[in-house]
Amino acid sequence: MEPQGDEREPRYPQRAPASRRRGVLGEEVVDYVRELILTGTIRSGEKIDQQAVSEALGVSRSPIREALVVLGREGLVELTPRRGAAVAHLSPEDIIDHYALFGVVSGRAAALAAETITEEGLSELRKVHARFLDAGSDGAALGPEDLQQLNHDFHRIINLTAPGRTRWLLRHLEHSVPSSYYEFADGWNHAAVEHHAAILEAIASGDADGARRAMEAHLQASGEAAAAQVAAIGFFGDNIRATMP
Amino acid sequence: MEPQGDEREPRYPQRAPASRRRGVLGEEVVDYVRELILTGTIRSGEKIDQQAVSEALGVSRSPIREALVVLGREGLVELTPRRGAAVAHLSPEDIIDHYALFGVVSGRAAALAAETITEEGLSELRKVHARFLDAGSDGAALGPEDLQQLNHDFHRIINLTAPGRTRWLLRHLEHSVPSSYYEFADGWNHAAVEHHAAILEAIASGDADGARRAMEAHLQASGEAAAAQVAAIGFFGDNIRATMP
DNA sequence: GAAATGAATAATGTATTCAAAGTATCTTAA
DNA sequence: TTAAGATACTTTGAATACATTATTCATTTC
Repeated sequence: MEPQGDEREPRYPQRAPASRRRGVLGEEVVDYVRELILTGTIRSGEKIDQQAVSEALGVSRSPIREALVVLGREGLVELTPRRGAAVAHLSPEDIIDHYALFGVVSGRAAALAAETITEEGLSELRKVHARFLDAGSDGAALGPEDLQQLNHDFHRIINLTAPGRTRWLLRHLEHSVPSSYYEFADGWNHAAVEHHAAILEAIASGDADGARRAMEAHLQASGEAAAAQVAAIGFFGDNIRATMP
Repeated sequence: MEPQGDEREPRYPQRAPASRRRGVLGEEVVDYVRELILTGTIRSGEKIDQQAVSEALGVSRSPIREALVVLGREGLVELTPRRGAAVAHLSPEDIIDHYALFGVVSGRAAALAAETITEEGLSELRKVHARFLDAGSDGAALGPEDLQQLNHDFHRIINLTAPGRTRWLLRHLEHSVPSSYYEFADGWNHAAVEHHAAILEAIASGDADGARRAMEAHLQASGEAAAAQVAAIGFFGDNIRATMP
């Protein structure tokens, strides 16, 4: 049937050459591999074959290596000196811990927002929150994508008040772990909106410490939800081979 | 005098090939370039010539590129797609902000330590602190290196109680900015030791929130000191050319 | 039959080459 | 003299080539 030559197992889904413009190939590879990991296509501990990825994307190994270095720094990939790259071993506890970190940093941003947010910012924040409430009360025909966008906006408005380095770290924490900011993937989330309400109120009243605590609590809950969600995908590598001798 | 052939300016200090064992060349390059940046040898905004670094270390450009990607992720280097790498523009505010982040994450670790530290850990912590007090009261002939080591130990004992991801982030925050943990570079530091005392006391009495606040205050002060220290080196690129048209 | 040794194979890390984009220099016209 | 454009040079980004280290698999030995 098939020519059984030196064909390589189609381990990784082939992807169109995308943009192919010079200088950003590495970033494209990062996104590609990150998606494979976050969606559970390749499992915890599984080795990542450079040449296979290279063939799947139709680029040479140079950008692949650079991408793996990036993912290594993000903590999604483990690099062993002469043994190559493998998907990092992340436990549910790691996910929860990661969200707790996300929480303390976001908490700092929220505290700063409580002290320094402008009237415009506050009014925008209220506007976003009102749309959440609408979506919950009268079922305003908002899909999960819309809710996620609203959620993202809510946090972004708060984070914009933080200094550059803090925003930088938040950006990295956000997408180096599964399900970041995806609290609304399954539709309207009652608990999350209540958290938002508490955060908004604390910020509006200038209660920095309250805003911090509310934000930390919010992200702690998000972390538990995220851990459960990715466990359902099979992210933690609970495949058959692992339990069979 | 010198052969004026196609010699390149000796822009970067030459360094012996170090270990030359395969697989860790990239890391060595990271350390090399990071040191150039943190010591102010190359200034904020200055371009980094891949070939020059390659020649200075006697390795090819491949590991150099990977190292620059790493430093880009650390925030010490800015990568512009077709224009190469340059030392990141870090302002004093960025340094202070970075330490504040370091503070909230270390604060989380301290809070966890207050709740979960073992008797052994606590006793070790007391031991380290006692040596600090000795060094201050009777001038126990401790050099800056010893003090820095003690300081490092103090924080390490606390951080060991934190979960893996938190330790991972602390590690990265620690050495991606100048003067981390170098509060004792100029000898015994009265304020820092007082901070340590407050942190120790809060942890010993199981006061998680107090430990968190004490640690945050400690690192905030460290950040201001670090910013002043690196400014003195000329880290922020206040060279003559920048002020001359 | 299991463990160990060694060759064959495959994959990684590094070097080198090549093409594309950027930068600088020189020329020419206003 | 200055500004604009063309040309030469430099540097980056990606591809390829090569050397070294892992891994696999067959063979041998206990």
